[in-house]
Amino acid sequence: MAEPKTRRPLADSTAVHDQVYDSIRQALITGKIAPGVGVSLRSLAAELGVSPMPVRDAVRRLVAERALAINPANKRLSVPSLTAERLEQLELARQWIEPELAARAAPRADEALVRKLKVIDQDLEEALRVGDVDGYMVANHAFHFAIYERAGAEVLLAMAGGLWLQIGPFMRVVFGRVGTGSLPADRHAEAMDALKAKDADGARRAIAADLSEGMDKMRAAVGAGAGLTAPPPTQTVITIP
Amino acid sequence: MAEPKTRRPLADSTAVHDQVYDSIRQALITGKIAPGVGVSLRSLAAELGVSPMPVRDAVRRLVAERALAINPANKRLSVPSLTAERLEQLELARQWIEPELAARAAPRADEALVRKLKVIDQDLEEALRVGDVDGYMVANHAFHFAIYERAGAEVLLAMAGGLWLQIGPFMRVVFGRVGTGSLPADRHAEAMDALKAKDADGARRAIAADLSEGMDKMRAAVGAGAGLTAPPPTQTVITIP
DNA sequence: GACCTTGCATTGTGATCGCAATTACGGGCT
DNA sequence: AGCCCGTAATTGCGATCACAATGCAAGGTC
Repeated sequence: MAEPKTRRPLADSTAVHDQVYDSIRQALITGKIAPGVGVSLRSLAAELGVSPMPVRDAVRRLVAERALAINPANKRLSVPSLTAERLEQLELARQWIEPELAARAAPRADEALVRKLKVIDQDLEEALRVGDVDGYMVANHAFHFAIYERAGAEVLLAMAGGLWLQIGPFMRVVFGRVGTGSLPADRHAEAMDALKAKDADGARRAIAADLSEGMDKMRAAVGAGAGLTAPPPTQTVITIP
Repeated sequence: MAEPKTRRPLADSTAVHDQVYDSIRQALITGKIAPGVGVSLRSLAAELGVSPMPVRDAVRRLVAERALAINPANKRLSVPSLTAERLEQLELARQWIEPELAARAAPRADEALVRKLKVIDQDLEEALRVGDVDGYMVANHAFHFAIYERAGAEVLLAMAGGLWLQIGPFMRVVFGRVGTGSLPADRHAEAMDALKAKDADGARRAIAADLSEGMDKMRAAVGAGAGLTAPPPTQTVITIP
């Protein structure tokens, strides 16, 4: 691991710690790392073929974003466990911020955005049909944030990103359990219509309804006692592609 | 710098990068580092008498919390400039999350909390009287978060903390310009009364009003054209006590 | 005098090493 | 067999070094 022969020019290209960040972030959002399990810097580094240093950087970011937790006594880090309290607060925050972003995006929406959303939504429905959980979650994320980015609200956008990062493991639990087929994408169509008409209030309502439906399912799954509080084992190796 | 003779036992005591984080965080909140100016890892490290490594860790956290910005081209980091857009979004987020936290804290408030708040509020008024800007801002922060912590809402509390961190530089501009005497603490008394009565809605209104007044002043100061967009010089050394 | 070029200092990034502490595991004792 | 303790491995943290790239400034050219 970590072959020093080919020195990466870095500079303009993405830094290594950013790639590591994206890898772990993807693994978290798609649920490749189960909540409650412990991870180690060196194991992640070996997994990704880099030195522990950029992994430390990436982990710092993720801890600051509450996507990873660090045991204050052990100083060992793990994926935050899924609790009903966390879910409730994350839901509340999402229900406030994401409709707001959609409403702000509406007057700035153009045809290119709607076209882009339509393509994403087709991918989403395709993933739904074949039962591709990862594909569905990636497409869903892309759909929402294609809208949110259009709001031009940097601060709110960053907050929404942090929320999704924290709620990712919940999503995986839900869709890995209930299956993806039960979540219709009707609200996405509503949202696209509202955006096309530059109807801010309509976009707000559509996103709010979309979130409600998704969160209802999550709450049901969590309430039904999904594998939430896994005992924190150590010495666990996770494969990140 | 960095004398390796006395090896810090660290372990249970706070790690160095945490102390560095707190130092920079304090410097940002109290406005010791002006917005727009550039900072460097090595200068900060020399200032604090540590190696650049823990500074990197602390800076990563702060960048993730949007308290520091990093130029994507330069990769040089600086304090985010104060723009009206940022202020507007931060105000919106604060107006939503902080009254919510206050409302959640109300039913869980006890006499010890009210006593603690009273002490903090006395310090606050003392700072106001003598014109101690730093003391005022520290006390104000302590007052609000003594309440918010009582809400028992970890996720929302962390979001509020991030918001304050981002809005700190704005506060400094306001109070360094307008002076501290013009902001009465009446709303704090209202909030304490509501908490004593476990009146959730009263606490929500009191905090909302308190925020409104403070943000009004900030918006006025920013609109009046405070030194917002400072040109980003390099090679700047900041003294952090 | 203005503009370009060259040189040096500084910066962020990553790798490697050392250290203290915790954890895991195995052998020995009761 | 069950428990306990000692040893080895693993972990996070911090320092130092190396390197590519950028920044600034002095010196040279037209």
